[in-house]
Amino acid sequence: MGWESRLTAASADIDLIDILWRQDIDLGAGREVFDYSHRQKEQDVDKELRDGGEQADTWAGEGAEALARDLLVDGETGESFPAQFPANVASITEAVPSESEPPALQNSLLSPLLTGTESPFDLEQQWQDLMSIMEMQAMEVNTSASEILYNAPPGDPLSTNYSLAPNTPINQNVSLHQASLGGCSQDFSLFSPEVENLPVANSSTLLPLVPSNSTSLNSTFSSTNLAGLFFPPQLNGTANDTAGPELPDPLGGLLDEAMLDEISLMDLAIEEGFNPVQASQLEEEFDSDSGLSLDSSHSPSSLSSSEGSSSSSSSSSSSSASSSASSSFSEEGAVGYSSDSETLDLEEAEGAVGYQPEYSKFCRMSYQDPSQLSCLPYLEHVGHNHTYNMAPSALDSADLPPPSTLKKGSKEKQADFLDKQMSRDEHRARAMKIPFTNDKIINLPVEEFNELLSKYQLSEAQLSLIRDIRRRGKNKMAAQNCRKRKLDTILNLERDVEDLQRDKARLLREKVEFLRSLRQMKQKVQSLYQEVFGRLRDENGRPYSPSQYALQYAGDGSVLLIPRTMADQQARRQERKPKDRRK
DNA sequence: TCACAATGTCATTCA
DNA sequence: AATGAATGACATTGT
Repeated sequence: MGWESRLTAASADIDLIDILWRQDIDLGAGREVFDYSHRQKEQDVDKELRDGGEQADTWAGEGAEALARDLLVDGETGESFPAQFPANVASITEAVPSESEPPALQNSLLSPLLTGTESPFDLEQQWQDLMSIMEMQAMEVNTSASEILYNAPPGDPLSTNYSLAPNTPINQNVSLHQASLGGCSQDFSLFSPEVENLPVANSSTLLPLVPSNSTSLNSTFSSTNLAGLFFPPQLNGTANDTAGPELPDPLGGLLDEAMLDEISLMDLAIEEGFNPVQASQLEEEFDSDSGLSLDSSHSPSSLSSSEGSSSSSSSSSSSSASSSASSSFSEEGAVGYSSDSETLDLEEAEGAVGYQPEYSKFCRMSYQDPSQLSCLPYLEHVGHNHTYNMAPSALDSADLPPPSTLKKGSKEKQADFLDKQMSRDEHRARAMKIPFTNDKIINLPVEEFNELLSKYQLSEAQLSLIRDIRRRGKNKMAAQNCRKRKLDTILNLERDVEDLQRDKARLLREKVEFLRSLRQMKQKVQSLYQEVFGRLRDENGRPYSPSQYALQYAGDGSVLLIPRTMADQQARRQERKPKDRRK
């Protein structure tokens, strides 16, 4: 699927690309000529198409029907294209007569696809579409050649009437100025809107277009590799011999190697499905201005964890916070720490916090059930106590009388271990003989907490400690949540960066595809130019020298044949304009 | 012993 | 005003 689908989504201009590609097929240039790697797969199919087209050989022959078929169905995508070529093909073609059958050749002038007399194609429409696309490029590519070619002023209504004065024969519009050549190898001075502003005095020098007697369009294009045709070579004087020196592609600057490399890398990243972060890192080798550097150790795993965290309301460490107790405390009776159903309440209370990302990967504050903990030797080395996070079952087991089967040594060890598990506040509470768990102190709602305090006769020191424990305990959970939030924010930002990099890669790819299409369009314009120019004849029936004359396109849709020198002047003028505008 | 990460604590702000 | 959440800064702890 790839690029083709994107192209079709783009615009009617892109449809035109395929329409013109059809012409390429008929012209003997397979689409793969422009396709590079993307289209090589379709070579065979294209070949078949092309072969079929060449068998037909004469455009006018199986013309209309085969043409309609080709036009309506894209051989590559199966897409259908509207055969929407307005009928007013007339004007320019009338000025380009043919030796054999003048009426038919009017249509055949521009393209084999235009042959059939019943062909609905509108030559002018094609020119118009071509020009509008190329004007887009002209905004980017500022080469003299392209500027000459596209010097329709910005905002020039390319979409407006480009018809070559339907009621006016082209030989009224195509003006042949006195030949006074300047070297103009790169001049592609077709279609300058300024031509229409030429002094009327020049009209005296206009030469009438005379029907050609010589050209064979088939021989001109049948086997030409259009890739080499871009930008008009000097036409060699005869319409039959249109092959000229290849000229530099002004698009080259847009498709420089770095960009293509970057794009291909991103293609790798996205289409081959390898780690987008790796892709982004690769890309950063090109994109040093991004200032972003993602750690490859993140994502996708870290990503998934963050995503899960944002929605889950599960077992955050703080939710499992409960008073830790050791068997040694249970002996203290009232001071004893009991794990009770309150831990459940705590979990609910924690749930109200509304922020329980699964963050254990990053914050190891969530202790497992001590029964499991005993099975995890490495956890036994955890000396410091984060008792708020201890699971209730840990407390249960701690409160239970030690099994009689346990030896005293191991009992002491366990007590020692659990003692170490206590937080400082728990030690303080124990020292101050606080008669309820830190868990309750911290997590009870204010009312219940006050109730609880009122149940006991507590000294001022005890009350103060209890308040501190509550404050610190709450703050501890808040800090944990805060850190979790921070981590989540970071992860989300990383994901956003990846998304944006994906988008960037996609846009770059699309850009390349459009540029490719644009290049094809230019090649086709060049072909059309040569075709038209090669068919022009002066009053003596001789072809015009491409070194002395050039076609220019006027804003009103007319096509003028003017001397090269004039075209050069206008080209220079057009070159200056955009630069001035930039200042 | 040092660096570092994880966690706890304090002070403060804000709702 | 009381309460608690949020958070920056610093302290403590463990590796």
